[in-house]
Amino acid sequence: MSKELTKRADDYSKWYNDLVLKADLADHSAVRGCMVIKPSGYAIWENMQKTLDKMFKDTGHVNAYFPLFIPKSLFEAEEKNAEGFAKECAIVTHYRLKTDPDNPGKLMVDPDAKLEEELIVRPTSEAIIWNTYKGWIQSYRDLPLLINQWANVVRWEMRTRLFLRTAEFLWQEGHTAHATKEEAIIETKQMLDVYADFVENWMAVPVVKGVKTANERFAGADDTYCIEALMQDGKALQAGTSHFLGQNFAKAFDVKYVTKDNKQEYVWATSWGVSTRLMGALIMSHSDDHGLVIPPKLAPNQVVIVPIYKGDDGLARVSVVANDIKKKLQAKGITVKYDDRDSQRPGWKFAEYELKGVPVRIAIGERDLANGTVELARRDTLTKETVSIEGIDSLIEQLLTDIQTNLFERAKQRTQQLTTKVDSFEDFKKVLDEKTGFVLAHWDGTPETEEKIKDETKATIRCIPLNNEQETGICIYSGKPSTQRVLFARAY
RNA sequence: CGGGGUGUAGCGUAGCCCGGUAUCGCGCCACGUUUGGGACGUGGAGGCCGUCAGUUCGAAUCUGGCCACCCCGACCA
Repeated sequence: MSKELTKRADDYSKWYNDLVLKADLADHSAVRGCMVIKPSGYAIWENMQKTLDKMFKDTGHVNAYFPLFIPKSLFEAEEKNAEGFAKECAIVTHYRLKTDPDNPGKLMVDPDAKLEEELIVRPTSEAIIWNTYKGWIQSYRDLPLLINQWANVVRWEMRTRLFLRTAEFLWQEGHTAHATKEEAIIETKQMLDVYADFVENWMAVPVVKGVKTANERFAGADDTYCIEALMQDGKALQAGTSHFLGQNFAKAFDVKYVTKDNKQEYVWATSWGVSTRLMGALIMSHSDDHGLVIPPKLAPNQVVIVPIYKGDDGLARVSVVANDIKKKLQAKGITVKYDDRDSQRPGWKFAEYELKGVPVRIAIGERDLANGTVELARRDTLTKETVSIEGIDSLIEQLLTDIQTNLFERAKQRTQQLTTKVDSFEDFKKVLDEKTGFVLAHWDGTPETEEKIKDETKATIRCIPLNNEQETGICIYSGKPSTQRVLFARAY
């Protein structure tokens, strides 16, 4: 198989696609817009899940599972939510097939098996969950209700891209219910912090935390908080969202609780989610023209050992040392693969593990056996050095930490370098076209202006950063007064 | 969903204008030599040419429908 990757500079989008396919992360499937996540890709997703799941549990949440199907009558209960997702829903209308009398061997939908009520394949689960919560919540003693589910959802997108936008995708969605508005807002922000912590400290992708404008808000939310990351090509990617849902769903599904002083009150809600889109963010943030670069904390294999030898005896001699190193590293909790396959040569393996993004590679040959050394190569910098076997476990433990830090710092510098303040619409357009990246500019706060800027430049307000610096200025588009800069970018 | 492009072995391709069942490279299998950055030799296997229909004695090649993918829009996590 040709492993030639398209260069980022030649065609970034083609590079991304090539990389996903060639690093064996995912593949297109027989279903339009739906991908097959292959073992190499799924292993990274599993590591993400494992880490996030622990973070959710550490903040008091528990997992549950709700149905894939939502009866249409429930789906439409919260009007804004229903309206927002209506255009991209898959709908089940029948429950049976039959053999087609006109086409032997073919099946047809049995017209007699039409459902009384259509079922919507969930694009998000607020409706079915809030309908369920109604039966679970009676008293303030039942609150807060802190539930997460790992699930698949379907959004019938016009145009799809592996991981970034697929018709079916995997995600987690947290759905919580609270007695007070304040508590729900604290929860919303807490989960945003959890996401930011995960994306920055595990994925090594720096993010801007902020709040969405009304235009960009989740359908059915009072406020949508988000984390926005900048990819290598200067386009923004929404990496996670946390919604304060107010009492919208409580009212739509009539979920009330009795307070201590025996009054009926609607509960306050949040929902929050991250999806397999994070895989896209991970890939686009760190990878290079040689292939994938996986941050050590999420790498299914943190270290690979490649033996270099002549003949069976040679392999046996190298293997003694390699297995010893493997054991020492495993004792430190490091995941190690010793690739002693005789079917591929060392050079082939080097290239292969670079393509697959393994953070650290150790090569051991005769020369090393004589000197008590190994060759150590790091994926992030593509540098190699010869080091003593003595104390290699501690050295690699430190190296993995260094790589993790380096990847984050590198991405952070890039993001800072690609963040520009502008004060005129001319500069705004110029920066978007020539420099790309985040653009901080004054905005008059109206949806109309936001919409016009989007129409003319394809840039959207990614968020109003949290703890945003307040400064007086004038809107770059309308010239009206403004109190702060907001974060614009062209986005995925 | 609109505009443009592509579809030939696992991957990348030649052939298509001027109809006669297919070229080359990589990969794959066997054996041997090799092994410190994608090895080499010899032999071999693998294709109803995206799919369905039409024209024709005969279709990868001509015509039409459909499907998938890529690029640009609209929509979106």
